[in-house]
Amino acid sequence: MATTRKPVPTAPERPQPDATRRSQRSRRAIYDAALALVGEVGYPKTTVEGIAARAGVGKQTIYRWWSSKAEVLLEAFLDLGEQAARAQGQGASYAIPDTGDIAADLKTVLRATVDELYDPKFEAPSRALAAEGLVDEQLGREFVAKLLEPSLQLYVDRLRAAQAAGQVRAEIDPRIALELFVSPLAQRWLQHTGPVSHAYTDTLVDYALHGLAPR
Amino acid sequence: MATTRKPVPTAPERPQPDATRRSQRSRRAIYDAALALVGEVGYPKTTVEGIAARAGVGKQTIYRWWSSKAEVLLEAFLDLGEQAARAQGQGASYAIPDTGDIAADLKTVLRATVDELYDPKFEAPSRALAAEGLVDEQLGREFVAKLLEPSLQLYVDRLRAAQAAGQVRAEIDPRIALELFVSPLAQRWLQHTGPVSHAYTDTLVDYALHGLAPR
Amino acid sequence: MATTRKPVPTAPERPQPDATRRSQRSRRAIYDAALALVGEVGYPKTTVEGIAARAGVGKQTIYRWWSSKAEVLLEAFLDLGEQAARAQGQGASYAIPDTGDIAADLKTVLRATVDELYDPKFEAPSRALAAEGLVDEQLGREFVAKLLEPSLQLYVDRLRAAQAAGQVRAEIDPRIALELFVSPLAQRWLQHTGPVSHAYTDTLVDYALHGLAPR
Amino acid sequence: MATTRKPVPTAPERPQPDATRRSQRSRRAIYDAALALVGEVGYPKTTVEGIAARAGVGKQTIYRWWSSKAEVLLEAFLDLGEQAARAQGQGASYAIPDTGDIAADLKTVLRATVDELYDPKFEAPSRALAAEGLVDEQLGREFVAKLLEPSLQLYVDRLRAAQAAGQVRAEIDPRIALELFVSPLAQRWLQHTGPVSHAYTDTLVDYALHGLAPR
DNA sequence: GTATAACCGAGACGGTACGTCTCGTCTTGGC
DNA sequence: GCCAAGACGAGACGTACCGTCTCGGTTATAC
Repeated sequence: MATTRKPVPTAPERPQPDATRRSQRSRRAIYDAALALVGEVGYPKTTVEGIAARAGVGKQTIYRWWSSKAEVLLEAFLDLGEQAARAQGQGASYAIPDTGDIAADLKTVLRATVDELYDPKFEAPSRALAAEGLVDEQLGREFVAKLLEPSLQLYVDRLRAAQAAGQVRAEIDPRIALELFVSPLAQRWLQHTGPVSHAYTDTLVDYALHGLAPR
Repeated sequence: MATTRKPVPTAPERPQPDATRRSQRSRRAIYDAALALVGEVGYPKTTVEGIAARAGVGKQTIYRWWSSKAEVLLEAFLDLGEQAARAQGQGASYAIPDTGDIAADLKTVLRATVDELYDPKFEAPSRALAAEGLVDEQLGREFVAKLLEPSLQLYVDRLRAAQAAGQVRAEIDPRIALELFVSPLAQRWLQHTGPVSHAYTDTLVDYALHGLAPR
Repeated sequence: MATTRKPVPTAPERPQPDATRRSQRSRRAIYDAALALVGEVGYPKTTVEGIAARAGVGKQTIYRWWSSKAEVLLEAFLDLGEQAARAQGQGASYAIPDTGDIAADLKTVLRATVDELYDPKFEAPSRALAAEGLVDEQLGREFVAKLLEPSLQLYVDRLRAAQAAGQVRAEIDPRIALELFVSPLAQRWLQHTGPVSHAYTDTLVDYALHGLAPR
Repeated sequence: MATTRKPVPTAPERPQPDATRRSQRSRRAIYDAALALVGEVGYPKTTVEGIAARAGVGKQTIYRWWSSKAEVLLEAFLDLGEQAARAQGQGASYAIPDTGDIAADLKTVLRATVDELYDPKFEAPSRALAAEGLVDEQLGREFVAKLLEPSLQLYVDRLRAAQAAGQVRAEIDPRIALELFVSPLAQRWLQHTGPVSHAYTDTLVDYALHGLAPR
């Protein structure tokens, strides 16, 4: 959620044409244009035609390499994440800290996530991709596999470490457990079902770790 | 989530024209056409023109009373819920049971919710509305206020009863607590981030009630 | 050739849509734009899109009523002819004179035809239509039927009168005879196979009437 | 009209590149592809890309040696004529016979011309070239100079012989005279303004030689 | 015998126009 | 004045070609 990791090997998705001859200049211009337009006019008013015009590129150059504006945006967004990761230092950039205190570590990373969710560079594209993914299952699965799951895996890892340290019960399934605090945050942000604050995510962590029932 | 309640008083949203002369016949035909088309061809390929044609109605009759296909679908879906509720008996239809055992009651209602989520009559429209709501904030708020919040309020009520019965700690905020099991389910369903089963929701309830940390 | 006659009854060619609701304003604007563009940039660079833009009209309004730019231009040109005819007085406007001297009358009308062929308002569109008609047989037949044949019929009539007056042999087929002077003129003009002058058309009439062989 | 003569010296039209290194294999393949495509799908649907693909040739190889598909087709058609001429024997192949009877000789050659006009190998390309020439004046002049005039010159020669023999009046201009029978045929064929038969061309010759007026 | 220049096949590229589709507005005639 | 019908201006869709521009590869002289 708060992460995108290393140089994901740039999957060769739509490779009918000769990818070695591909213009990297155009590819970057298209990414930039797509992200800029989604930020400026919103996803629905962003058109393939508009992206092409803004990028100074023929429409066919877009259709040659992608099948829809959603695919373009997804790749542009992935690329943005990779760039950000690379800019920030080694690949380990966004990993969840392990200070030995699982509660504190989760609170830290969730607070960072909240901040990122409202970073204007990220908000519009990720909302748009999430929305498109709900209705276009193929895209949705791609979105989940490439963006969501890698981030969630970090929580799985951190929770396993906590289990090893005796801070989380051994019989807990970490893949489900992480949803107790990640999903509520995701829903509030996506659907505006409630305010999203650091206090809120702290509470989520507390509730999730210690449960609702009296001890 | 698993509920839609009473005869929501048919909000008079777009009141320029004279509502008293409105053709109920056309209104119903539009609802039916919208739901049918979303089910058959999917939301993106459902068009206002298509709805009008299928309903045997002029396009203006749609634009006179609604501002977008999303609004039409939202109202059609609300109406569908009302009909279902009315068909099923009294208004209390979908309320959460209170057998005195909060864990059992939550498991029961979440299992029912899972079944409903995959009811073909409901899935396509509610996915579509959720998706549209992510990107169109105004619609999103309407969607949440009219469909989501009423359902969530039932959980709030049930959790408060559990607090009164000493099954949930008193200092817990029920509005946040309910998200521990509702949001993960919502996310798995919406984003296909994992399998959705009765076993899964049972686990969510157990984790949420008793926490992840050892006691 | 030198003529376009009366209010040809405006054939209802492509009548799927409801012609009674048709916007006359748009129709006229399209005619004007088509003729202007063909005159200004030439037929090949005239595009449906350009006509629509110039006419302040949606492209669909063109495609609703015509099947190609050639059809638009043909109708626009026919309309231009009708207007010209109407402006000039009664319907009899362009008929071939009958002074009793067939040679003089033909020379008169062919000289007028030459002048018209090089009238800039007429030249570009009629060249373009003729060219398109060579290759698109359907259009070609329409072009001939609506523009060419009505004009040629005037020659037939005049030649028959000449036969009655004993100035042309009775066994001559007027439909073929007229081609002796009309076709050479048409070919020179269309294909630039030679200079087109009043002297030239006078010569054609003389040759055609008296033949090449010695008497 | 019914003729194409000798090894027209392969005009060095577009001589930027080094013609000595030119691939004759490609040139022939391009000719073949162009003629085949025009025959199969018609001139407007014949594209440079299509010709290149069919010829197994890069597009640049076409653009290197020609400036338009019309130029390609013109050259291909000229080449076809040369080949036909060469196949048929000496260069004199299509010359107009001189039996001493000008009427008979003209009838003979016009009948042959009619047959050739409807030879499927020739019809599509020559129509297309004629059409393109109407609108593209530069091409039109090339078409006339390379294809039409050489044929017409044969008529001039034959008519001069007839004048010497006293079968045609001395003061007749042969270049105009030949149009009396050639142009009507051309127009009927090109514009479908009437049936084209041997009887028709015979009639043309009779009318042209002896005139329409009584003797 | 190698260098070096060119044509060549291939096809990506920035563009333009195509003909279709849908939008949201407007207009007409019937009830 | 609502309604069915649907024409209208607008403009994006995805496709097809345009003519230009690399990119190896293959000749084919010129050193």
